[in-house]
Amino acid sequence: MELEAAKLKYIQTWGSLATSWGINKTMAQVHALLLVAVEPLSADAIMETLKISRGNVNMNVRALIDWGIVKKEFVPGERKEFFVADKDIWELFKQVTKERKRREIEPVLKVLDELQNDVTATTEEAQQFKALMKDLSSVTNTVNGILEKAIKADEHWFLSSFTKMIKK
Amino acid sequence: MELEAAKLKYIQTWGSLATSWGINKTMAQVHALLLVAVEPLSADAIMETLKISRGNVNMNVRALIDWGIVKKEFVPGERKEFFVADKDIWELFKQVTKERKRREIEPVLKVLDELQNDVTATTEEAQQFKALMKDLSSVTNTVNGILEKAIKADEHWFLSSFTKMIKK
DNA sequence: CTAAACTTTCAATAAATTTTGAAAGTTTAG
DNA sequence: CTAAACTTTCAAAATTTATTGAAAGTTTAG
Repeated sequence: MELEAAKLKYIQTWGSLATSWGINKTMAQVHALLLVAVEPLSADAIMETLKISRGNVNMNVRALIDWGIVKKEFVPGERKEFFVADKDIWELFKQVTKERKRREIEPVLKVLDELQNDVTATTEEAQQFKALMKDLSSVTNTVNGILEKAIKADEHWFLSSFTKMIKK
Repeated sequence: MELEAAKLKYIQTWGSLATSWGINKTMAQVHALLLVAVEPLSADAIMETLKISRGNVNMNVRALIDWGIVKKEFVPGERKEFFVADKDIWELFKQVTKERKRREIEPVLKVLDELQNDVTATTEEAQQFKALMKDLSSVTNTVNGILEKAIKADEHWFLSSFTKMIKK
């Protein structure tokens, strides 16, 4: 398979995976494109490759920057802005986990705890409900904890073959 | 807070969390409703509580059954079908993880491996691309493995306060 | 300062997804 | 068998989400 075809296929695949995880398809594609790019890309390059509008590029690139997984890069002699994605995939995973946790998990834990505390009734049914909220909260915390431990341990030395290679 | 109000708030919260994880809001709400219900619910009961159409109930209930997290239950003397959600939250998490893995992660791993193998060029750029695919594959596998281990270990005895309570 | 180069915004539009509801299908009681 | 009770299907409608593109905003070179 041609390298360029492979890159395109990767961009496509990543885009469709994204939608089933609640991430905008274009956002995932822009990220994938920056990931496989060997050099920083301008908004124009992204527009052209993905056949999307300037506004769309702008919005999705900012979202990626906001997620902490894409950076602006200054290219000497150019006025335009260029963008790069961090090539360290473990770092990417860590960042995405961290952000999703902050944006999506924590607010839910807060509600679950509130529900547990704010129900004052002591009927059997109320007890059951509170126990259920507690269980949901526990599982969420447990999973959270597992991922956190995985991230903090950071014993992923076996990884980053790509990073290692280009850092040589 | 009233128990009924708390239940409703939980159903709402779960519904909105779901959308940010790529799950249909109504599907999450139906599940949440079945989870907080003390007895099996009929399609009519779900329609009425969530103010949704019969067709919608039918579709979402089947989807939940398909995910393995809701079951049909036969109620003696009734012709209608009734539905229940398993109250064991750890079981729920396991089932959802298993299904998402099967439906979403595995197909992607397959593509990543194909891309690694099908690119025949040996230029520096091709090598980098293949290394990147390998890294993506590794991280995905690592995370997969972490969750799998967590699931299999099943040392979550500290959990299931609710399950324990109702099984007493 | 000012005009060109570039970025951002956002109302309008398009696309994707979800929901409805009525008709068709199925099952069961009698 | 047949009619009532119930479930399923799916095209059309509604809703939600994403995209466009042109106008407004900003920055910089000269």
